[in-house]
Amino acid sequence: MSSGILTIGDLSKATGTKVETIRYYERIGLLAAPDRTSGNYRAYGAKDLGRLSFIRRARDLGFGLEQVRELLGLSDQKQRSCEAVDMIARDHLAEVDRKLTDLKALRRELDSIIRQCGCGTIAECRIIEALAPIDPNGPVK
Amino acid sequence: MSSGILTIGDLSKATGTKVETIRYYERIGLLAAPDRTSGNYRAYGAKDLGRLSFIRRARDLGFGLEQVRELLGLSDQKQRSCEAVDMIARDHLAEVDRKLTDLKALRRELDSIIRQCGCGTIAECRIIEALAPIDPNGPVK
DNA sequence: ATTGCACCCTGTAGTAACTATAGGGTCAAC
DNA sequence: GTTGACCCTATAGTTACTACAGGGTGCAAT
Repeated sequence: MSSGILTIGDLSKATGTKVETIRYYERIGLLAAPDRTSGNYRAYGAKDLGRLSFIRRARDLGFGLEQVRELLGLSDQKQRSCEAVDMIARDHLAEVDRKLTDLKALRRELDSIIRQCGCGTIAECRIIEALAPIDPNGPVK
Repeated sequence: MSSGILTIGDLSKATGTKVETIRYYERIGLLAAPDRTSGNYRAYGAKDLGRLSFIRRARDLGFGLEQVRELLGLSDQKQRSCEAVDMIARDHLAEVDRKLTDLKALRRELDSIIRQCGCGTIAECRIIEALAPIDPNGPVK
């Protein structure tokens, strides 16, 4: 490939994004379909690489694809207030915090159950017991 | 419905699992297909409710469906050592810990970026800047 | 020129765990 | 009989990828 032209593999290596994922992003409109070589290979430019880098970074920070799309749209509007960007980021941070809270609660309970496991037979397994329905008529059947 | 027979809606309400999800569990073999009423309604019994409760609790603790399937299989083997159960639970706890670590790192970085946002225009937005590609030729274009 | 291998292409389906919808039947209270 | 809640099957969608299958291209080594 000649100077300035990048293949999909080049972009993949440069950003740590799989080739298939890059094609996926093109399909859903996150990336523009580039010109093609005579061999029908995608011919990307530096701007495409830049845009994919943005997407990769945002994804790594946990932003959903629609949020990434919005951020990309906003990033082109230089004179506009960045209030909307701030909002997207804060909403996302709040969501991350919710997930953290849930996961911590889950971990606490799971850890507690595991610690109680004396590990004899299934009949006396505290883990199974914790999951099994409470039987009002006696031991778990 | 007569005594002892439970509808899918009964199970749904008793376990907080959606009707559609219960049908899904039947389809993938986690729940046995019950007898039907003359009106073709599913006719569940107490054992079915118990099994669904187990599934629900395990799911709430974050176990994947295949892990739930294994746990269910093990729970029937009373005389067997609960070592396998212990293993599944510990593997899962390790996975939860990995997720927690990743999520915490993500949160730290996201929080840091947000705090730097002075919120003027997009051109000077620290969030967008953090996502944008590094331009060796000068300011982000 | 030929070969071999890494890479590229499109199209399609699968992953995990649900969830929603369309269109139609059942049941029980009124 | 009517009505509204519930039930049924079939199919497709959600999110963000990921994995083929089958075939074409490019380039270095021979």
